[in-house]
Amino acid sequence: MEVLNQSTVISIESIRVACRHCTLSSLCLPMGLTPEDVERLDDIVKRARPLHRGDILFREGDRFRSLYVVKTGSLKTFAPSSEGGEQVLSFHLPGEIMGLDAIDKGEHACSASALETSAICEIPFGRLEELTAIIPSLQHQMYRLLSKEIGQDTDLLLLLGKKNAEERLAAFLLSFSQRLHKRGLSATDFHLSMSRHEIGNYLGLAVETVSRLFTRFQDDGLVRVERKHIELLDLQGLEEIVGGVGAGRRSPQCRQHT
Amino acid sequence: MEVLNQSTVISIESIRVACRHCTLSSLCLPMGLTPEDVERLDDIVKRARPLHRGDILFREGDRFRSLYVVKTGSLKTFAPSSEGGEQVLSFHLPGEIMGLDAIDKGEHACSASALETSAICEIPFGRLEELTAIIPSLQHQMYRLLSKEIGQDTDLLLLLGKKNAEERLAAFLLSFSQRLHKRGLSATDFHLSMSRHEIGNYLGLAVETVSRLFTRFQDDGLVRVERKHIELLDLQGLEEIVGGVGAGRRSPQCRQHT
DNA sequence: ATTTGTTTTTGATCTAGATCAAGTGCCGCC
DNA sequence: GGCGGCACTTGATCTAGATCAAAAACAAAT
Repeated sequence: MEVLNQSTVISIESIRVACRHCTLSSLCLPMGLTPEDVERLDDIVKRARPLHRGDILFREGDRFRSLYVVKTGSLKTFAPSSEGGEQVLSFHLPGEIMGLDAIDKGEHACSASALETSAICEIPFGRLEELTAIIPSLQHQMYRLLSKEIGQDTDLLLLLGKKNAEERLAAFLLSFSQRLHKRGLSATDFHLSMSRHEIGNYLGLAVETVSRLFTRFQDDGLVRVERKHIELLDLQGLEEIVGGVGAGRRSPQCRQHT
Repeated sequence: MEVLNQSTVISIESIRVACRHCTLSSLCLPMGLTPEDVERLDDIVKRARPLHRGDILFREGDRFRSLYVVKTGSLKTFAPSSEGGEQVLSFHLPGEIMGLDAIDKGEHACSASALETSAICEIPFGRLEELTAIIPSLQHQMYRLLSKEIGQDTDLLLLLGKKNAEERLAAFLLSFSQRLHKRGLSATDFHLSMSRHEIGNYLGLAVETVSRLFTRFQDDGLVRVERKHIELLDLQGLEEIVGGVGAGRRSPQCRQHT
């Protein structure tokens, strides 16, 4: 079985635990709510939905009813691209919300599947909307969340539009590192729950390129890679790569349409 | 002077016109509101802000105060990428809202500049939030708008991650065509207010590639191009290109990391 | 332990599209 | 109305990264 990021044991207790005791509340919807309001939010949240690797949370085309928050584990969302291929759109870590893109059309525009054993909170959107109408700070929180999602997409857009393979992978690793760190986990030593193939797909690169880059980063002393276990040895070095400034390494190349 | 898409004359009258008389109301925030609610929305909207080509509506880093809706004309948003370059993030046509990505951080994450003479409606976000709390259908509309923006970003992500140059430009032209059509303009005969350079930047292609593709599309009888004036001659042909299926043309190529 | 299938790595080639280099045409401007 | 500059086009070359091919490392099942 898989070594989970958080805890291999998902007890009944931890599933029953309410929003106000959730270690993720500072990243999630309850952020900034009064204890009473958290209680109200808690009332509409459905818990206990353990998924296993490969399980589908929702499918493209499914009627949209709920938003989902990752409690433990991780998931990916993906949409079919032309010719049967699929594009990985995002990876979701604990505290992150899925399904926001479905509000508009009333049906899910992408599918979500678990990358490892994962626990999910389900939030019926209709109920949430009623709640946001009477809890201004929750409404504000929702707007922020939606807006944040747009910002993240923008970042990825910039990545795919303007950065080369090296910069993309470095950015990916750093982003992962930061997100884990916010969740109280190590920023420099972690487990990638997705395959090289999924990373490549997400970054718009071929599997082989991803693999070669991992090797190169390791040779350069930037990371230590052992299958899915990653250790970031030189955060600054990675940041320099992302910055586009080759800094320590080559430079007269890789400019793109200015 | 430029030939505008809508009207070269922006009279005082047209600026004073309220949301309820606006031809764009079906695309904009008032969608689905009662006349009374439209009135209330109208009260908080500031109008009369004619911009000219190159004028900046807001800058990256500016404190976020308002959302902006294009009334006439068009704008682009862009963010600086590493090494001084900039990435064009989106083009905005009448009825489209700008600034949604700034809600989260409280400051604009990108800049917006006018591609031609344009009129803008400004909607102070604080006031709007108050209003959405008491008008459920407006709240819902806001959620939908934010969600839609996420969906659009996703589409562009798919474009940049999975499609080749030909597919990208075809998708761009068709998307433009559809958006203009929704606004009551011709779907097959229009004026591109942005430069080849900006198109290339948006699509992640070099100017030269864009130019060559226009030429090729024209040679293939798909479009007629005369500087910024575009005529789509074969919508289906363009759709086939986007679909990834070369259909009428070549085929054993262009697969990417499945 | 052996088999079977999957994921990852490594090497060799190929190509779409970037980059470099010249025009060419358009438009505003004094 | 001729000059200067910028947007666009066209052609020639170069290269990052895809694709092809194959071996190596694992993992799950028998």
